[in-house]
Amino acid sequence: MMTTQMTDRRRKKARNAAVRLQDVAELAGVSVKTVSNVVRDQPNVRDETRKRVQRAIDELGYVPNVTARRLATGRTGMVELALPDIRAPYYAELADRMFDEAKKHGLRLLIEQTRGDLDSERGTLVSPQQGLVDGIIFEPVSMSTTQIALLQSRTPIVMLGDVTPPMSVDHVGVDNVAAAQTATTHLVERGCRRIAYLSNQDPNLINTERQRLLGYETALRNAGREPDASLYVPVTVPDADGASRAIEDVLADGLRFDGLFCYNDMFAIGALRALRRAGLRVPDDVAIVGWNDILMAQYTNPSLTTIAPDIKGLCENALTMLNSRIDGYQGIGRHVDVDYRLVVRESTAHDA
Amino acid sequence: MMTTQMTDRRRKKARNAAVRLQDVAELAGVSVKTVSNVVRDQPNVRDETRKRVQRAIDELGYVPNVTARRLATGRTGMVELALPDIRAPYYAELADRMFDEAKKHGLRLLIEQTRGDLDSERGTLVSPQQGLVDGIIFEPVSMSTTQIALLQSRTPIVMLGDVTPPMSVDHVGVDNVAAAQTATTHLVERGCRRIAYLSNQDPNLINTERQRLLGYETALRNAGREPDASLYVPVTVPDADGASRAIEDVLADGLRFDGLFCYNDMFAIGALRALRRAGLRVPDDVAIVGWNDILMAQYTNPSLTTIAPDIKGLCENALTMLNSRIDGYQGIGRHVDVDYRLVVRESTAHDA
DNA sequence: CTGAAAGCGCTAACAG
DNA sequence: CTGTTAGCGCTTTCAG
Repeated sequence: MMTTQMTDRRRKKARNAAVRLQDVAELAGVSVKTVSNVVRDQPNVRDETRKRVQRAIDELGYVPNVTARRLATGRTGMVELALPDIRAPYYAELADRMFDEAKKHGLRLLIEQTRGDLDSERGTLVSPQQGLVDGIIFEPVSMSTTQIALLQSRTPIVMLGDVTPPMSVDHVGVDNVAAAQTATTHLVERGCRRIAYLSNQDPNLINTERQRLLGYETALRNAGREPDASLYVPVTVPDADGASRAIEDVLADGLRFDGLFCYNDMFAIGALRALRRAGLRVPDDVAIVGWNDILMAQYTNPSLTTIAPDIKGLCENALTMLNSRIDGYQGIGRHVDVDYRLVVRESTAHDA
Repeated sequence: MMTTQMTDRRRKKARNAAVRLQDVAELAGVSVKTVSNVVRDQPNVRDETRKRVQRAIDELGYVPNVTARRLATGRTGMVELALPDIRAPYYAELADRMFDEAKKHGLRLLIEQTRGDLDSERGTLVSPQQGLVDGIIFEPVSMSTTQIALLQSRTPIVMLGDVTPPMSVDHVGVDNVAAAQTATTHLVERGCRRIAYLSNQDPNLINTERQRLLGYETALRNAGREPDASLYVPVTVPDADGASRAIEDVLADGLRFDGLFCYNDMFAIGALRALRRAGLRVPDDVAIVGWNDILMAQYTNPSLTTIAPDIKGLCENALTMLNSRIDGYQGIGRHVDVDYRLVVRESTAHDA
């Protein structure tokens, strides 16, 4: 009998087949249940038994089969982070933090790129392959919270960034109005007279966008100035290149400004290039403020003054909220604003 | 009888429980097997039956349970991309391409950050949680191919970048020697007299490193110059900041050079900052060549001349090779070199 | 404290 | 062309 078992295990090893809970149980002379208890560090196992089982585990090199465990528990232990484009430094840095945070929560993170268009954003939410992940952390670009709330699926969701009314879905972000105000005020105080705002095409579609615009305008009004619509510079393709072109275009059209508040650092980097090509100096001719404080913001020439959201806090909160939903919390949507600060660098330095 | 089934389904819906293959089978009045066949688009189903089943599927909103399928087939449909740090633009861009390529192969990509240290690189390979992924694409930084070959686990692996002898494991990369030679020769032809090489600390540890150094030296020799060890500038912490500091240090020590070949674009970006702070102009005082052609290389000031590897080709080859291993291919290690080209930008422009 | 047995939802022979 | 049945490897009552 014993011989037969040994042979079985040998054959397995030869075939390179995985060692199962049962193989360990047989070697240790206990039931599967006991081995399972040992593996999962559950109580109710005599110390001596535990040791014996552990030896068997080591000898056989047993590793639990995640898939089987999932089928039995109904949990995948994976959460999805849906973001537009991992190549955008901010998202890469966000993902990096989220990886760490997920690990702390005993979860594995799956990145899904939405490309920022409506259809694939919807697709991500509508069919999160049945049971592939336990929950989703979602950074929307094109979808409004309202739309998202409508197609609430079985899978728990936490939203990043946005903060608009239908509060049925959890989300965590920064106070966009306040931060945009801080950024703009910084330009005002630095002495900029004409402050342009470089941002996405249609502020009515995206809520985040609308809020930052509001902050920008509020700051101007507080300084006793009336916002000037001609100073609103829309970017068609939301990357550095699109921003660069947008600035080139308005400069060619004769627009003049000495301060520029950018929707994000990549826009700022694009603007930097366009201004340089136009022979304008930063910060002497135009002072610039970005948003996100991506790593690269320290390496641009000149380095970039920017709004730095507390990404770590963002991730911690998102994962904590998501976890509670996964654990069955059914309450109404919760909303958290994390800190931010203004990091001042060369792009808004005072004239030497 | 029929009534009981309906009730069951209703109850399920109420409990928000998932619809199973069997539920569909009952509604359609066929066996599970047939439904399974329809779901997986297998032949051997009469057209009429297929339609009936499809209706049932739609009505119930059935979605296959990936986990159960996995357990039954032994395939997860996921592959892991293990890289040092997703925040490094090159890796983010690589991941982006790999996501697309994986999708084409019907696979889902899981990112794993190794942080580039030996222990966690080993950890990634040694215990790829039993059955989490079908295969691994691995971009090593600290581990040598030899070490990797030794701990070959049950999970198929394809290596990225490196190209060293123990050819038992598949890998795909670029011809580092040739590309480094191209880069260096470009600096020589531009008229640089003293060309420094900014690279990782210990070229003996990392093979890629060694090869690029070889290419650099070969180019110099071909130009009739003897490589000068003092022009080898080692970077301790492998990021832009580390590179920046390394350049600052050697400049402070009085090292002078008019050409700089960098291990990667982030090093080049760090160097750019250090040179700027030292009051040296690029390319007038120092011409620079980077490696990878990250998106940002177009936005630095000045923009960066760099070696652009064919990342798409890299991803395609890696996934194809991995897939064949997953499908059971047992042959010896295969090696593919993908194309590269030199992209010339401002950092090596000729003096105006 | 430990064991036996019944699933989790799907696939894969093997019959028919 | 379709149905039956036995797993995949683990967790989990429920007994003992």
